[in-house]
Amino acid sequence: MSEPSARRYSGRSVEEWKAARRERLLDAALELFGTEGYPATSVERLCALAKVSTRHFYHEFQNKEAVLLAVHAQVIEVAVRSTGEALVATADAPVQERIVAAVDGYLRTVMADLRRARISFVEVVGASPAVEEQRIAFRELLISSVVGVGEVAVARNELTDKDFRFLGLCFIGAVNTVVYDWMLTDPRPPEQQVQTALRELAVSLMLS
Amino acid sequence: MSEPSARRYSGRSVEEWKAARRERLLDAALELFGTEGYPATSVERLCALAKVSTRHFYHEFQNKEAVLLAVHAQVIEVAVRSTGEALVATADAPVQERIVAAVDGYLRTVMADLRRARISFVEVVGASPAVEEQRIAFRELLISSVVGVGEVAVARNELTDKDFRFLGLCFIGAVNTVVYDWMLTDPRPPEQQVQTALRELAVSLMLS
DNA sequence: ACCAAGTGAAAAGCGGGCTTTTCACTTGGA
DNA sequence: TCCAAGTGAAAAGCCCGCTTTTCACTTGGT
Repeated sequence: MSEPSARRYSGRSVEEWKAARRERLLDAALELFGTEGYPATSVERLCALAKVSTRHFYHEFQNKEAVLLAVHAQVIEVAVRSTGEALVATADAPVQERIVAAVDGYLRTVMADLRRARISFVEVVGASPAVEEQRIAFRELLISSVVGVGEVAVARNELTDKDFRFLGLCFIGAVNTVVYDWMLTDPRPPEQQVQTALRELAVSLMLS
Repeated sequence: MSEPSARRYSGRSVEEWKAARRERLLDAALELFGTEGYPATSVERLCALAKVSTRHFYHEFQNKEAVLLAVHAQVIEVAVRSTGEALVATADAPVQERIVAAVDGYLRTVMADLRRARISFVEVVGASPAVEEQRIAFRELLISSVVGVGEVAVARNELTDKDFRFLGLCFIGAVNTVVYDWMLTDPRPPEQQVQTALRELAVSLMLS
């Protein structure tokens, strides 16, 4: 059995070098995919911005698509966490309050960084089967949250039963379109305005 | 001044040959862009399916992007016509009836051919600046219809004033997402079900 | 001092798609 | 009959991006 080499290069272990390169690549990908777009970004530019050689790039990722998947996964992760926390924190609150908390949590993370929004709403759409799969899976996760909130509220007699999956789908579509439209508007209105409008939309959809 | 040559080849004039090639190319583009996707379709395959030589392809279109723009314009045209007609036909009817007519008109055209739906909702998203511009312009046209219907109804005291532009944006986003989701569902539910649900959504959004 | 492992930079291979050009053939007016 | 214009098929040029490999250098354990 060979010991893991404890050798260090310029003070960092091999694993630390690897991790640092990976992080720089993900940062660069967020920047380039999020501003110029996935197809418009070449591996070469990605590596140049990340200060990583193409050799190391292919040690770290199987190909360019894998980077998009990884960046998208990062974006998703933040969103899932913030909405999940909002729902847990309001588990015993009235529906309306839970909806507002969840929508606010989601919108804050996605609107805080326009690059994330662009990746979520534009770049991953139809990019490739694998990316599409991840995008749909994430959407389904969000929808299941909506359904969950709805069913709990129905059980509590807070609202009548409906097709919550459909409503979730509609709301997600509305969010995508509205937020992307907001991004492109010049001058960009205050984000709070968009958040308020979408919050009210969510409430009125659920209470219909 | 030179006369336009009246020469005919195999019974067709030069212009007829040109027009026929163009139409075959647009048909092939609808098929390939609508099933395999725009990036996945090469000019070569396009020409092969259309039975047009690449030489003639570049006589007819400046490049591949121009074909996407043209196909998208065709798709748009049908949608604009059917919704416009629905609104004109119901100009004096109560709002709710106008909304239902417009939504039905739009959905029928877009859901009748899955290839059109895919091009409208997936392929043109972020494809290129020119395509994006055309897509946004069309969306703005639809939104102005929504705003128009809303303002007329307000003037008639049928409903209270609201941010109809925002509601239109939300509804379009919902339609995109719901219809694309319906497309991917297997087995695909009856389209009437989707149409009914979206119709009711439109009404409840406008009347809120 | 040695050298295995690691490093960044650069170059070369490779394929594929877009676009232009060439080719041989057909058409039908002059 | 001649030939300008048009036709489809094929090929070649071209570029660019993805991916792999080579290169010379550095690091630090032995």
